[in-house]
Amino acid sequence: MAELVYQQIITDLKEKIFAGKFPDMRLPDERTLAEKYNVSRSSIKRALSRMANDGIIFKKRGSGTFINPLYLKNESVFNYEQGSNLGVTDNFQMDGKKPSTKVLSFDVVLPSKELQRDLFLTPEDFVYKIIRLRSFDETPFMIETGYIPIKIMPQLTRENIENSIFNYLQEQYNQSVTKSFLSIFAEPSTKQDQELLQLGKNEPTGIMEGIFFLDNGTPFEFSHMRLHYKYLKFNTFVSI
Amino acid sequence: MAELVYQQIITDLKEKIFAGKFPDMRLPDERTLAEKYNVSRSSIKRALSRMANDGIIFKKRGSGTFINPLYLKNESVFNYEQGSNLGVTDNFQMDGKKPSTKVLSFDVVLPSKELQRDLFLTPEDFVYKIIRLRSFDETPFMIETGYIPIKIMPQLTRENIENSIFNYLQEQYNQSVTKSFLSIFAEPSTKQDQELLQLGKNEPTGIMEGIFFLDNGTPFEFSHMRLHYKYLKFNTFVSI
DNA sequence: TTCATTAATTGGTGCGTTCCAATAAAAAAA
DNA sequence: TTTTTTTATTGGAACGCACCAATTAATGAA
Repeated sequence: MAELVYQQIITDLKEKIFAGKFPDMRLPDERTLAEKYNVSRSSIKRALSRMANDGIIFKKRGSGTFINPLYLKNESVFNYEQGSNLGVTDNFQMDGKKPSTKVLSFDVVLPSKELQRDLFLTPEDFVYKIIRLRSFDETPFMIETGYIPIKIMPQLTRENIENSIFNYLQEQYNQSVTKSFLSIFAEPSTKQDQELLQLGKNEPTGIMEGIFFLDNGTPFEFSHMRLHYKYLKFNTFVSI
Repeated sequence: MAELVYQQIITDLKEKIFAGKFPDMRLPDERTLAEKYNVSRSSIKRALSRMANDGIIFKKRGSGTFINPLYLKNESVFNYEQGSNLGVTDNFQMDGKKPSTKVLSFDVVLPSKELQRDLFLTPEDFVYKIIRLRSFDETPFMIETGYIPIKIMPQLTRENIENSIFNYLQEQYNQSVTKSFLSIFAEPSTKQDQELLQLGKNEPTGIMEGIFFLDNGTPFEFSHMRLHYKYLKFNTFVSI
């Protein structure tokens, strides 16, 4: 595999952290680590930076590098945070329950002003409008409305969108979606929400909407996702 | 001020991006930038990495560095994302409306099992339990329940918590809170929510809860925040 | 003992170099 | 023309060095 050096170090440090090899909740200093691993301090710094970014450790100049106690006790949450949040159904694995998708509608329309802005379109650029209902084992949990410029995927068919669009994008165009700008909020459920998501009248709808980007920065899709409130729990590590 | 080199470059590039100096939505390559700014490629890389992390640009190896079109059209959202999300009232500036805080209760209690885990306490470590109602110009928008170990702030008084605890922490102990692990979700509003936040029966409560850390990684506070749903909009840039 | 000063520790910044891997453009072959 | 191969471009990884800045520990003065 020829693993990257800093990646190896991250993996090894994570293991050691979990094995309790640092009982004082503190990592050796960077220079010592460089010696121990027989790598340059730069590589250590890169590894530690990534880990700090993921919230696994805290670095404090002049003082040292410390382990986030939460990471020790709560690995699952961190794993969730790292690998997920994007694509939702594609990444969700709900206790082995089978995800399924039902296409509610599939049209080609002209973009609204807002959509033109978000996806960088001219008023004449047609977009697919795709509404899908997603379920786990017959339990619907999300209504997803997606808008994709047809110029990006001219050949999209109804069959394609019954599975993962991201997978189709990967296979057909060898491109992937790795970034998105999301807003998370909630609203009272509408009648349609209540019917499709099996919600009570005073139960809310969780909303996650935003723009998904291709690797080169091209806005690929605007997505508006209405979730059963019990299925929307967004975990994030915030630094300021 | 003796600004940092990479920080200067970030500032300058941002300006140029907004001034439309890169009409092809593409930055010069790293080596050229290094020449232009008369700095090393390493410094350019550092600057670009930060910007990519903030979602301002996209880097693609072999291809180049591209401007996030959303950043151009929507700076406000990005600024919100960068400087906020933490501390809420401390950073919120709601159209010049004055924020205020009302202390609903202030007790010292023993921590629950869950709290012991989250804040790394023994069953005998007492914690402050602080419930506050926060408003903008007489309009309440958040009920905040916070738990802080007394061993971290032995001298906390009711007066202190009527303003910002984070400010008090800064002034008294010269420590700051720059990281947090948060969960965002929603629930139907309780009777108490409806009363305090002036919510209708079928209007939901937005919930933001999690742990705030000191710079050295010490868990400082567990906070459970119940917001009027219209005030909870969490923007985030996600990479996988 | 207490407080101020000094020294050692530790992560941050910046420069420079070498090589690699993914992509895109150009050239060659079919 | 179309496809394949080669070449150039571009960001990524890794190494190493020198110095800076915040913190902590050790030392000395009051």
